[in-house]
Amino acid sequence: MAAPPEAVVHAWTRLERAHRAALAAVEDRLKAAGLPPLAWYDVLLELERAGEQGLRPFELQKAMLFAQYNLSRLIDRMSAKGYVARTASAEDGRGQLLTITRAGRALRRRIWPVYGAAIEAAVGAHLSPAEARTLGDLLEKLHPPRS
Amino acid sequence: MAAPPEAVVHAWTRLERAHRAALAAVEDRLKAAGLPPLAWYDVLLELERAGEQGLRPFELQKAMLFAQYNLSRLIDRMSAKGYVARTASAEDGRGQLLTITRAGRALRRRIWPVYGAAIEAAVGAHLSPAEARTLGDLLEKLHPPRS
DNA sequence: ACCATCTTGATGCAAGTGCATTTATCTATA
DNA sequence: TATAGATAAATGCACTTGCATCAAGATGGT
Repeated sequence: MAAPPEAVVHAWTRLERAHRAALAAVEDRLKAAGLPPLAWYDVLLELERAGEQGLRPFELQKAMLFAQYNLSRLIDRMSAKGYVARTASAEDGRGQLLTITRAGRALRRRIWPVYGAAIEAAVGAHLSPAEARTLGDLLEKLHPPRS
Repeated sequence: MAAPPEAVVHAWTRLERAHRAALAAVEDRLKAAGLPPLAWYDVLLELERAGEQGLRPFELQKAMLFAQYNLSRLIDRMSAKGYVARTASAEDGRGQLLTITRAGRALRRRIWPVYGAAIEAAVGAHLSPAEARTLGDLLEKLHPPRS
């Protein structure tokens, strides 16, 4: 049933490998710098972009493609450290609003130099600018923003 | 320090998303079919390719980019189920040789149709043949086979 | 208003992962 | 041939993830 063409299998296996290698390299650098895991950065970035009004957990969940229970506990940890604030949602009695704190913004700024350098080393260093652009565009087709 | 160009950051974030989405979709299908996780397939495939003489755990580790302790325990589980055989290495008193069993080969054959269809759905369906080829080649540059 | 159904978010428990360390064996150099 | 150092693999313990389920609040039809 639907045995995929060889080029597709090749793309998939390379996607796995490239991602695994790059992610491990990035996480290693963060750890070496005494910084929290990547997921923390993603949360901080999304919340910072959301600004004053914050984000509902389920929105963050969709933005990050994170499992509900994982996000719930990630937010536990991050708010315990004071990087994220949970407040009850005004419109929805079930829900909450997550906002980034001052400490959260500071943490994100502290992570970025290390993270950015790691991205450059793991991705940028291997590709020409045109290749990087093409790669990004092709990957975007695999999971289009608004689908 | 070394803030990467925008195209590089874009490629990285898309790599993360595309991989996360595709992987989740593939794992979901395996689970729905009552099959073990993807990593099992990778082990079975590598061992089947290695043939009679098998593979040393550390070789498998490099092939799969899997952490040593994780592989050690993954092999525990797989050999407990009879899909992989562990035997002491003849040349190296510390080491072992892993080989796939008949049941292991059967499992791999049983997984492939589901896995192949999932790859097609997650990757093939979104790309032309030429795009798939280009994507695979670009990803290969991120983690060249023999580096 | 009522009830069935859906959505949001949390949580108990089992399974997997990461970290540090350990044991055993191999290798190289003096 | 000793012996210091490297490599192969396992393991105890803490943390994270996955799974299933739950409780509380929203929603829509009657």
